[in-house]
Amino acid sequence: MTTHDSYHHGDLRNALERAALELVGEKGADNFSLSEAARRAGVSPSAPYKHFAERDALLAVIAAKGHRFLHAMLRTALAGESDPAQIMRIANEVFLTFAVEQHALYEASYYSRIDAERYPELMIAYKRVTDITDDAAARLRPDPAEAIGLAAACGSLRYGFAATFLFDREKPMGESLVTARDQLGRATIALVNGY
Amino acid sequence: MTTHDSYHHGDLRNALERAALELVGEKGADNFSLSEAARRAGVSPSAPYKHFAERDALLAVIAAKGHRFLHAMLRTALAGESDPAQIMRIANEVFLTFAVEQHALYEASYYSRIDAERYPELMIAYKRVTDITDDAAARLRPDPAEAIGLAAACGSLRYGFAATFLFDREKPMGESLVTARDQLGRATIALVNGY
DNA sequence: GTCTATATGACGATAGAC
DNA sequence: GTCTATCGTCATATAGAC
Repeated sequence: MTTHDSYHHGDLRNALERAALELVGEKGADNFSLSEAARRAGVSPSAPYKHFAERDALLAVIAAKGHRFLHAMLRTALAGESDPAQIMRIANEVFLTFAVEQHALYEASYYSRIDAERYPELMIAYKRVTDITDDAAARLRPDPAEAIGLAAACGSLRYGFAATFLFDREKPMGESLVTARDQLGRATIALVNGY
Repeated sequence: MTTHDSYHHGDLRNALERAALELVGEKGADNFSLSEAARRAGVSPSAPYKHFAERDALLAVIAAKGHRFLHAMLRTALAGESDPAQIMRIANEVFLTFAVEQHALYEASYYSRIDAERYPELMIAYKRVTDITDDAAARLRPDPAEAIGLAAACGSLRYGFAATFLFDREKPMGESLVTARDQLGRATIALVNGY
């Protein structure tokens, strides 16, 4: 309400999350530090400890947010689609889009080496994402062992694609997200059909 | 020759490389520190600077070693094979085997975020590896654009498989390297055939 | 809810003695 | 070729004042 510094009256938690997200996007989840997040939020290094028990707790919040964001993207993109092969293709394409367009969230969700067991909300959010592709795989392959294998293969493919598109200096799939997306979709269909 | 401490007479370079490799295997390439490598080699934190200009220089040496090791594995496994689809399948399987059996080297080669441009030997060693699968893709797809796309897809698949097998706590492909290897081989063939 | 102050401990890198 | 000593920087986390 008043015009004095905003962060000092209940908004710090959000300010820290924003700063942390920015940081993770710039330097990677591994090189994220709570101190620098505090610095960017304009508070002292000890202030965050009123809101987060430890460094990893803040990271876990961001990571869970990422999984929920991806899940929402998936729900939207898959609305009305019932063919499991198409679901798998679209899900993989959405994954790549998420990785590129929400790069900071993606870093937090897929590259922070934190002990997920300690943060149940993180595991739950993650599971809601994987359930979608696991279900599609189960419908494509009645045999449970085969379903798991196919789901793992599709998961590996999208994960590898995202890593290659984002981090490979050779840029083997070019600079265009649209092109890379098509390539991933094509590869996913090839994998599902030939498996 | 004499029985006094060994490292102090020309062996430090090797001792540091061994210690660094061990460290990278335990804590990941990102959390590697030159100081701790020195500690493990039994010397002071400043001693390494006589052999390596900076932290990343040691890391680059290990990473290049990893690429050369993988290249040697590929040469052996591919000896006498001429069918490009089989070359791609075998190369992917060998990549996974390398990632698991030489985990420390793999970490250094594929997870150290160093500026590769600054270490030419690293780029050369890496290129010798990718040439093998790039050539196979070129023989599978005469059209250059398609060859690049297929090579990128196969590269993504093997990279994602290795990451999933090594780091995914869900262990979707089980604990057995042999099983995972077969799954990757199968997926690679499916990808090549259906592309 | 945020502050200052502090304990504790890394790290990268350099200078100069031996 | 390795040492000691040191600088500067950064981090996580706690205690207690305001």
